[in-house]
Amino acid sequence: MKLEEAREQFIQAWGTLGSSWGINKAMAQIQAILLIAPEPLSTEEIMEQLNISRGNANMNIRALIDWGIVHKVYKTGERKDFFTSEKDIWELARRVATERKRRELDPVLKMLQQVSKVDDSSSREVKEFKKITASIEKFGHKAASTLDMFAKADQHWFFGLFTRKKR
Amino acid sequence: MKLEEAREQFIQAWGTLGSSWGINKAMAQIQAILLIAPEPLSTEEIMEQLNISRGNANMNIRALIDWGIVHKVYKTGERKDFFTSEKDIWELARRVATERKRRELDPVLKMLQQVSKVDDSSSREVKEFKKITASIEKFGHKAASTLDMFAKADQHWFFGLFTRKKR
DNA sequence: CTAAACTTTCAAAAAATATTGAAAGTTTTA
DNA sequence: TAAAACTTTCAATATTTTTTGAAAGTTTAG
Repeated sequence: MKLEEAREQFIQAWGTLGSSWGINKAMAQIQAILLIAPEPLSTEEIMEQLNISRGNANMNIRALIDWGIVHKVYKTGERKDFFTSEKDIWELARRVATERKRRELDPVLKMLQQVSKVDDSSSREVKEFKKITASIEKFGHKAASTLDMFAKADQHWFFGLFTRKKR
Repeated sequence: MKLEEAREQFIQAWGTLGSSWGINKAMAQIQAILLIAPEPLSTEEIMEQLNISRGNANMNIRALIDWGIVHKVYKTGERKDFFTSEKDIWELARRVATERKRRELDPVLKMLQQVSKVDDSSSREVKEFKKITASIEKFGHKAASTLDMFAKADQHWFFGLFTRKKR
């Protein structure tokens, strides 16, 4: 297989994966090309490689920087900005997990906390509502601490947990 | 807080959470109302509670059934179909995790396997490509077995792993 | 069998999301 | 300081995704 073909497959698949996880396809694809680029790329190079406009490139690069997984690099003698991706996959996963927890899980936990104050009543509706939301809240907190653990953990320790014997 | 208000908050938040994870908002909201419903609901009841059309309700209910997290229930003496959600949150999470692994992670692992056959070369481009894709593949396999473990594990054992001391 | 009750499908419309490109803004060089 | 080099913004446009509703399909009761 030629590099060009492999690159294309990788970029496409990464974009599709991103899409199904609610991430803009262009954003995922920019990250893909930065991942496999041996050198930081300029906005022009990104635009050209993905056939996207300057505005699109700019906005999505910024979003990636906000996620903390792409960094601006200054090259001496060059005026334009260059960009590089975090290349350590473990670190990448940690950043994404931490960020998504903060943006998506935490607000839900806050909401569950809120709704637990629903007026007590003997109605089946209220009982069921409380029961379910409480169980989700409990699960959510466990998931949150697992993510916190993941964010701080050493890779080998973390994955090792699952391949060792019970007890 | 009144039940109506709490319900509304819960349904909205569940829909938003779904959206940010690439799941149709209506689909997530249908699941939300089924979760907190003490009894199975009919298509009519779902349409009314969420203000959505019959076609929309029908398609998204089917999608939820395909995910294995909503079930059709037959009520004796009733001609129409009723639906109920899996109420055990741990089981729900397992189903979703298993399904998403199958739909999203597995294809990426397959692609990575494919592109690892890229023609060898001493070019920096090929070297970097191989290095990164190999590291993603390695990580992906570890994530896959962790998910498989999660899918089979007992809840208390699984979460317990993270709260116990290292070593 | 047949008509009522109910479910499914899908083309068209609406809504949401992503993309463009050019103007405005900023920084650097000479 | 002027203008070239580069970046950012955002209204308009294009694309994708979701939703609708009515027609077609299916099942059940009588």
